Amino acid sequence: MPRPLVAADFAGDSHEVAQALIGATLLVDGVGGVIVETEAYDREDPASHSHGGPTPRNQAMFGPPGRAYVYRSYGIHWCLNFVCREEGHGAGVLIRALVPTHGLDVMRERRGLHDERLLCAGPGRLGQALAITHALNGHRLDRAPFRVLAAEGTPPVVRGPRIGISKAVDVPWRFGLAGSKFVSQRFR
DNA sequence: CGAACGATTAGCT
DNA sequence: GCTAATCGTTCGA
Repeated sequence: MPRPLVAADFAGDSHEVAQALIGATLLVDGVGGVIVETEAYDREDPASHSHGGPTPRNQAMFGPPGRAYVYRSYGIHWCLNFVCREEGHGAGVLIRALVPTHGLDVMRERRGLHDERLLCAGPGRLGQALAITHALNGHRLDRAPFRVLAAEGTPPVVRGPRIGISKAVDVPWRFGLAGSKFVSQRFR
């Protein structure tokens, strides 16, 4: 039986948590799948929303670990992060892709397409498939509607530079499940 | 108060 | 590969 993750599982550095989350299962209202791609962000990281200190938007990043930080991307997409490290620090892990395993029909309807590979391949697509919205910002990850289950075993993890940022472009803080075809982009 | 800019994606060339 | 879509956040004047 997979173990539900609790706040203590998110107390580490964001890059450690990001790596440990590969292979974990994420469900929102029973819909979701296996995490295959994450990115780590930190207060000391120019690419992070938390870099400049707390603001109205990023306040959840400075809250307790083990909660959600949801932000709107490009005025269009909702993206989901898991807050980590300790309260007040401003670290988080962006959930970038899943293998869809639960609620395929619901996700197909929300996304308006049939191709399983593109249901949750990218933070915006994942947000749409799981119906992530601002209403979940700051919400605990060990309570409904969230369910996060630890990876079983030690899945093979690959890493590389993060995607879509203009600062700290070379830091290898993007993590993926080796060989997965459900990531948003191939790892080099 | 104005303006630039995204932790993106879909659709077209 | 290139770009429009779309709007809240952030920062400078």
